[in-house]
Amino acid sequence: MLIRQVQSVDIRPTTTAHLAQTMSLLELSALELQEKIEAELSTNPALELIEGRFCPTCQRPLIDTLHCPICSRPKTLSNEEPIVFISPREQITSYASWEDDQRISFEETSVECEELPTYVLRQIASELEEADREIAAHILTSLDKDGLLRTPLIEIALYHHVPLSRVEKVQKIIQYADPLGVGSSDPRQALLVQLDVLAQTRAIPPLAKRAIEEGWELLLHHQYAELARNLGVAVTKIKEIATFIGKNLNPYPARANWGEIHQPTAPYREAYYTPDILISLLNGDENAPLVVEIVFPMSGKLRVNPLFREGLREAPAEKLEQWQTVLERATLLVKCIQQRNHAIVRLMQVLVKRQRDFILKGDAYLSPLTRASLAQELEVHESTISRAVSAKTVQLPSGKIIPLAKFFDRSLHIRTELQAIIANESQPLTDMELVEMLRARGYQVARRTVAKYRAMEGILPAHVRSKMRNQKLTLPIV
DNA sequence: CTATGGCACGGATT
DNA sequence: AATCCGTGCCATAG
Repeated sequence: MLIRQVQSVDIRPTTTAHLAQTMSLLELSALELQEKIEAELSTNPALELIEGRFCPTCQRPLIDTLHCPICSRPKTLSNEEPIVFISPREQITSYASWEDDQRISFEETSVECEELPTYVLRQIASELEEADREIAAHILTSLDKDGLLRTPLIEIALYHHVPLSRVEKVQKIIQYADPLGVGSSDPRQALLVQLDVLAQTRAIPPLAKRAIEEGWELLLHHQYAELARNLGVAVTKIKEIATFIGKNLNPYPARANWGEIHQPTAPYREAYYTPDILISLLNGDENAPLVVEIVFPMSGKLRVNPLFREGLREAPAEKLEQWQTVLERATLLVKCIQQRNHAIVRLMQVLVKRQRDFILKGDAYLSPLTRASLAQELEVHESTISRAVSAKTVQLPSGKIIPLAKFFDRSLHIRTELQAIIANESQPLTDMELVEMLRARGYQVARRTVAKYRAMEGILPAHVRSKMRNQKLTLPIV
């Protein structure tokens, strides 16, 4: 029988309400936490936000400590030992929620975003007739921050006294400029444009287009079974399509790209997402310890207002009970936030240490790790890890933003190996041959599994690949 | 006959 | 308890 150990630094487990709230805070992303705290601050008079401290040496905002963990790190710190700490930032303002597991927060940098219209206009200027420029300009300046056009086309047509078809024509030209899909009237249109362009350079799931066209609503709500029935295909097919879309397409053209498809870097793309956790290398040195900043969405320090506590003594009898509950609520929130932070710090400490190679060198070096094993090591419940990991994103030293859950991907390293093999194959290898290749490299998987991995990565079966190859060879001649 | 995809089962994971 | 994942078996397309 195991005795639940109370961590030395930790706050004693108290009421069930306390535990429940810590749990619910744990699964919030930085942005959701910000919303929560802001809501609480504006309704609860016992809470206050006081000015935070700054590190005397590097001016980094601090929470609770006197010196920042980077400046005060021990000289003897080994390279493997990461520096993990809470990093207050308050600039987070809005967020995107496309796929549930790809939730990200967005730091608004208006200067760079304003460049989008001119950036696009420059690209398409040559394709436009003189008279259409005004329309294009109208569309481009009406874009919202996602790069979508929320103004009805008809409105623009009326304004310029031109037929609707002409506005549509201009919109089409804009949509095919970089970033692909910009100026679409809704995310769905944007996806279709991207799909169309993508189809010219690589293989795409055959039903993807129909799925988006006919099953948009269902797709959004993850009702894959229903969609599968409507299209008359297997549910797994639909799921493949859904992951393909989530991975390769971007319903909000103006937002930075996910995944591997990187269009030429445009100036406005430098606008970046603020993830929940930032990982960087100390001084950019390959061999230095990793610096892990856990974003906390407030720059100051949140605490219970001491004046409120004092005022409670002179509270009128009829208000006393109400004020007390308000105070309790505030104390609870502060405590829970501390616990949340503490839990995430502990989690990242271990996680980053384990996956250092993955963080620095990429997908192929991800070592398979389960939430359960980590939970055991940290002596917390598995669900605690699950909650902490879900709905959070990490920015790697490379600048890529990935879901934290990717750290627990069981087959990623094999899939990247598979991609490498196929990329270097001299002739299309069958699944069975791929199994052999993988086994030679130390990965033992069944033939059927290779097929699944291929599908996951959007790689077509061998016989189709050979056809594609022939086409490519004959194309220039034709 | 061979290479793949579909379905379903069981064990692991969440 | 629900979901995900790797696999085996079988049907089917080429």
